Amino acid sequence: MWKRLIDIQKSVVPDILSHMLKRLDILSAIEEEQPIGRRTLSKQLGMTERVLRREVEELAEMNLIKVDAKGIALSAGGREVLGEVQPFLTLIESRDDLALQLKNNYPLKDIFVVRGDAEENAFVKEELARLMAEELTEALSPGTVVSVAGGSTMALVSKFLRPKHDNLLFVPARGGLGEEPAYQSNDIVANLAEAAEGQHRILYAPDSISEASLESLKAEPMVREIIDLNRRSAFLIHGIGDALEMARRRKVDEETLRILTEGEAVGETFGFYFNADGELVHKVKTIGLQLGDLDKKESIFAVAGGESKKEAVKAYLKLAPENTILIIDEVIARHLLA
Amino acid sequence: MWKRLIDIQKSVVPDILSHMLKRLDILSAIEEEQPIGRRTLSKQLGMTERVLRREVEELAEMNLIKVDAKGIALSAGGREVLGEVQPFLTLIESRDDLALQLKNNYPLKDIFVVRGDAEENAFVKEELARLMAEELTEALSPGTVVSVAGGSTMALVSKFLRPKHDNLLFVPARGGLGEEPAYQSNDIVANLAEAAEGQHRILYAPDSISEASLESLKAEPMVREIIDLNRRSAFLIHGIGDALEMARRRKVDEETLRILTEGEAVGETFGFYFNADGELVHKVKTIGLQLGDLDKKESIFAVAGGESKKEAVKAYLKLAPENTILIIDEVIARHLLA
DNA sequence: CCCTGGTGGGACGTTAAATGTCTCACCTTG
DNA sequence: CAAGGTGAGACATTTAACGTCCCACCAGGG
Repeated sequence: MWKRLIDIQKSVVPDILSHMLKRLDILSAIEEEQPIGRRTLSKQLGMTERVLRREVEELAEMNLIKVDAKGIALSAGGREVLGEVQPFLTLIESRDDLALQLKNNYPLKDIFVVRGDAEENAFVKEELARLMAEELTEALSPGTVVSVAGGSTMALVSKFLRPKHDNLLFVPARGGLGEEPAYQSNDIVANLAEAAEGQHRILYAPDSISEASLESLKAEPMVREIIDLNRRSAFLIHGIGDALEMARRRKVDEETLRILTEGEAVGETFGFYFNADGELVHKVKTIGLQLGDLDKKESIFAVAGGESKKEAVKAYLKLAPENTILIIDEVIARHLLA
Repeated sequence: MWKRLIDIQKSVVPDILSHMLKRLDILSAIEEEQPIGRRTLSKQLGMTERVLRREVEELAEMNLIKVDAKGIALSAGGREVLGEVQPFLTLIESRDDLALQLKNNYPLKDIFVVRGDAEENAFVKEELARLMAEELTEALSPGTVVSVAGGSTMALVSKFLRPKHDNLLFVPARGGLGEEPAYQSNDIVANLAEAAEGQHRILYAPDSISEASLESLKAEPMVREIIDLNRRSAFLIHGIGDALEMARRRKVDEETLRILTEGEAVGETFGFYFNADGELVHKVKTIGLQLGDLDKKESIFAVAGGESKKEAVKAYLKLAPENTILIIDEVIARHLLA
């Protein structure tokens, strides 16, 4: 809903939003080294003195800055605005420039970069989920099967999904991974299906079972169906997590933890742990989608945001197939470009 | 929260809103009699042809309108924008012009007019509640006692109230009026107190009891306290309702209904039913604030919105004391000026 | 104590944009 | 087919924006 107002403004008065961003840039430049002079500031921002001067005059008139012999400084109002506007910036402007740079370095199907830090600002995380919902809807057609992995960001996607196609089917990509219920793919597919007015399947597979009973489970018709659906599905949507963080959340046993540590695992996605070179370090013993199935998908939507996941995403890109559509926040994008 | 983005925009790029509203005006003018020519339209909107022409050219460039030999017409995108923007208009622009006109006709302390129709658009009702919360906060000081009446709009006020003063005390203006629980003042004072991090009192008085037990109830210390508090309180906040609608919601008995109908009651506020001349037709037998106490208050915040309440508000203004602060929507404002 | 490098504000000619006004060819509708 | 309304073009004029100076001022350091 928030996004809607901004979209309307974008379509009715597009230039003014950019004007707003320009002024906010000026304000934050002032904030950094106040008091600062007009000329020094203009050079720093790459605009001519006269043009900046006009902006400064107007900003002063609205009491966002105060300008005296010492130079230009933020007023109380200016500080307040600058502090409060941050969450909204995410919604107003995505970092398409960063996305473009990334596309030159990584041969992926598409890349989206959301402004901000998903761990600092809840809006950013929601925007990541919103974008995934939007792009997924774009790609879907009636009757499509979508494999769905778990995770905290994935759990938000259903909030932004709308029914636009008939007979969609959401299936959990893999069995239980020890995650807490709300972030389990079983829960998430149910919510997605409700939001999209589609169908879903549940995969009843306990967290950790013996090799033997795993095999017998695979023979069950209901389980078979899900394995088949995952093999056939046109899309996969999933998040990317930090390896040790995920291991902690899933309360893995000592032995596994040792494997992860010794294997220098940095990232995890739907049960697969990998190191900085994108090599598999460990996989959770459960049923469902395998890494080898990824190439056959039409698109794979991968989402991640926040400082703590930057190494994970960098490593993930070493194993990501070319049909991947990557949705990340600014923090991660910068790290990938560094 | 919605309001916050708009407030920021107002302070950073004040023109954005006026320009946006101007273009929306143009769009809705087009919608009314499309296809329409530039010159005809310019006369209708009171702007010169050239100025309108510029706007039209830009609107066409963004595909909000399509312009051909037949004239100017809305495009699909234009219709969509116009349909979706309506809820936001309420937040962007209050009808201060109408408020000003009203102030000339009614000798009240202050009047606020929110754009739109509270019965058509939920945002309008929320904005009414938000305004009341804002204006009340403005007026409060530490330790203030506030009398609170019930109602559906009043129930929303707590959503927008923030703790800004210490030791506030919210008391129910009158006893139970037969309203459903969520709209009872007992419930509302509790929510308000929680939102403002203040105290509240509950008034345990059954809906309809005999005259005798009412008298004995008044002697109870806890009840006494509330009667005293209501007499002493600096502020009263309440809604205004349509008489028969309120009677229906409260499931009053046949006898009362007869009194209301024969007395031609049109409005109701905290248990008092009045006719079009502002004369008392009936009052609910319960404990608490009396009409005579109103003059002593510092301010009385009265809120109402929606077509069905317009007669009630008009009548209410005949009995409203001069320390009333009226918060209404556009529909009611227009009716008061008609 | 004065000099230097920064500050804001004033000024002004130049350039670009916005505006008011009129004309023309065209289409539609009665 | 004629009349009235349509968009588009044109152009002189006004208005705003701009680039580029200069000036008085002030603070800090030699």
